[in-house]
Amino acid sequence: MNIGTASEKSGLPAKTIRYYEDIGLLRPDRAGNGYRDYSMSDVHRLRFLQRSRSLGFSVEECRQLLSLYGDKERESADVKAIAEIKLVEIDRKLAELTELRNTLRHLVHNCHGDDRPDCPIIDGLSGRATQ
Amino acid sequence: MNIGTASEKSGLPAKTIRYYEDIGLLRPDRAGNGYRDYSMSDVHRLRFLQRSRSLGFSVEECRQLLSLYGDKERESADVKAIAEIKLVEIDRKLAELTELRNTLRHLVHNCHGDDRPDCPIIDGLSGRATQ
DNA sequence: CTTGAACTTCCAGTTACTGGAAGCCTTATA
DNA sequence: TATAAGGCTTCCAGTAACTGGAAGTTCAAG
Repeated sequence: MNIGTASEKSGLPAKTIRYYEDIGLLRPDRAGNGYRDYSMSDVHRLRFLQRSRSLGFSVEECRQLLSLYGDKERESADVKAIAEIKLVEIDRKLAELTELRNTLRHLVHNCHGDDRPDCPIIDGLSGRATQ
Repeated sequence: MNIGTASEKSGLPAKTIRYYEDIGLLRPDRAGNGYRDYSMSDVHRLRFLQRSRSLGFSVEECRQLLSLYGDKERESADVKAIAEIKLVEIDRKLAELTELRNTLRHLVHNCHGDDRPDCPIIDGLSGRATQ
């Protein structure tokens, strides 16, 4: 499929898809006319990139995560080690997101919407400070 | 407190803290010697910035979120509207993170660590493709 | 009183895109 | 079949959000 279709299916702009190719995150085929030709597997990689980038992982982290299933040379022990490190990070992100959501929920539900609310939400928004 | 302490407490590099000041995300006092002087409230803002940036929100989104409790002029109805939009986004991020975690968990627990695993995890890593 | 760490500003470099120009390819309509 | 619109190509420049380093000031310890 052409880059436009891959863009739709992955949720990434065509520009970004070309950029990801430049930096070696995928290598789509080329059709006879010089157009890039994306497989469903390429689209899977792109969707994965879209998600993990939007969740705050760097491109290099995404490259590592992609290698978890893409790199046939890599030992499974390595895969496991990388995955475990990322799991800790993901759990932290999950906790933080959950807290942020609770704070905003509080703001939306408890503060009436007709006047300036006066809730002690700063702690929630900023996380309990270490001191 | 000095920028070094604020950096420790917020988890942000001093460089980044100065940058956030440059773009108007906070305005710490200045001590007599010209050093920046951060209050606990500044640290709260910084911690909040650290978290929300690491969760994939842009600086401009962070600015909006900060305005939820920082801008006394803003109508509460506005606050509520912004918070509700962000809530939807946060819920989506939560779902995606949870899926990513499950996939990695599967990888870690089911794929023994001594040989190349052969699990059909591509769907999980990339999210069920729309087609 | 000096030495080193932490602070200041300023400017340049990096990462991860993003926009725009110039031109080729494809498809729909006259 | 012509032609116009739209999608594709490469390339180069610009932006967002930092990040590193130089050059100088201030502070705290010895």
